[in-house]
Amino acid sequence: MLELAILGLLKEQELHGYELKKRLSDTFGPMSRVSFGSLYPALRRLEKAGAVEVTEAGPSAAAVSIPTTGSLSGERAAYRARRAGGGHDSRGRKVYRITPEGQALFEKLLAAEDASAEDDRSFQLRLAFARHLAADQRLGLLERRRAQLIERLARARTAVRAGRERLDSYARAVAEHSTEATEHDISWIERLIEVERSDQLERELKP
Amino acid sequence: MLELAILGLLKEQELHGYELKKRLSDTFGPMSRVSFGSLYPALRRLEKAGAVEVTEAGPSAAAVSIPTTGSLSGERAAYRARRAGGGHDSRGRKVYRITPEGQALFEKLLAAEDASAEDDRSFQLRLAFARHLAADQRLGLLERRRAQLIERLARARTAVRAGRERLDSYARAVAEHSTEATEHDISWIERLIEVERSDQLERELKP
DNA sequence: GTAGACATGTAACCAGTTACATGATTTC
DNA sequence: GAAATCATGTAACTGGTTACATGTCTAC
Repeated sequence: MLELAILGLLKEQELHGYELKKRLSDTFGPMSRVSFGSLYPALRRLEKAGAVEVTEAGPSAAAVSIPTTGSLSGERAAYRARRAGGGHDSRGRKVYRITPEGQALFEKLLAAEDASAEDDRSFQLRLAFARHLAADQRLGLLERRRAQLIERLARARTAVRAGRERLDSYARAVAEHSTEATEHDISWIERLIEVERSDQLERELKP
Repeated sequence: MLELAILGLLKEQELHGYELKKRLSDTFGPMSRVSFGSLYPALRRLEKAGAVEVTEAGPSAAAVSIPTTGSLSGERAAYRARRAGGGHDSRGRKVYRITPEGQALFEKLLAAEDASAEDDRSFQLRLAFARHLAADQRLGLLERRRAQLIERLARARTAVRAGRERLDSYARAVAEHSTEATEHDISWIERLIEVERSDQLERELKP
């Protein structure tokens, strides 16, 4: 999960760990509170696996565009970085870049139809990266999600019905609210499916 | 979390592990997919800690009320169970009962104001057990939750605004949907707070 | 007598967490 | 030169998971 998020961000831009965490925190709901304690080990794992690499050859265009402050001294840091040897720039930063193997891994993680693994968080993350999927994979993702939510709804409704007498008002309120939330989610997914289908139709009509 | 759920259920009724899991699965959304692999070790931990105990002395009224099938042979099983020595009845079931220490632990876990630990799941679970809290603790729980959601909403909105250009339509859809879901949650919480306050007022007026 | 549900348990693993340690850079 | 922030990393732990092993009871 975390690795998918990392690869997805690095796909767009080279980044160092600290910055990566910031993006994760304030862009991705589901990943919004990853800690450094999981981020850095994840980066090492990915590096070991050959999915990402540290940009050695000094600052590329992308790397330069990350100066922490907008200050002029960013220039100086960039010069120093050019000299730096083993993966750390003068500030101790390690800027990561995705490799072709990483691209492949990203696609594999994103497409994995491991329905069991599809908890709420991982679904959100995958959908956020859905533009990297083929149209039919995207539809598949949405439809599997819909099926899952519909099943959840059915079970939740059974529970609400069964618990109408047995549960006190608090437990009932929780059960009812989560039923509603699921219904809401389903209708959202269905809107998205509609959009996908009409996009697909459009593509078919004017090739 | 799991232990809180277990204690909460045992508070109402003696149960054996398998049955406990069924209740968990179809009553509690957040705990709906705990596995036996976590349930049984949790029961052992609780037993070791003295929070629960196996009902040794043969079937009490509560234990008898759990026959798996409604069949008449439940009677026979009950007799056999009376003879069973070390905590297992003839079917191999171990029926657990909460102890006074367990009651205390339950209250501690339920009241824990460890705001950091208050992820969505644990909030739902605590609210479901809220009737075991004092009125002011209940209000505290709800208000902390509200504050948390409001903060989340603020960050989500910032993200949506910041990402309006940067994010593609899928990522944007995810961000917008989760913003909406958070708003929905907040208004739900606020209704619950309203109810709490008016209940409190009522209690003050006619003592 | 066998299929299927009931029932408990263990071992290996997983994806994260917290707390800690270290040090560079910037800003005042 | 002190404080704040940036930046990386490790160790111990947590709260679960899956897969496996084992056995009982019921219904047909």
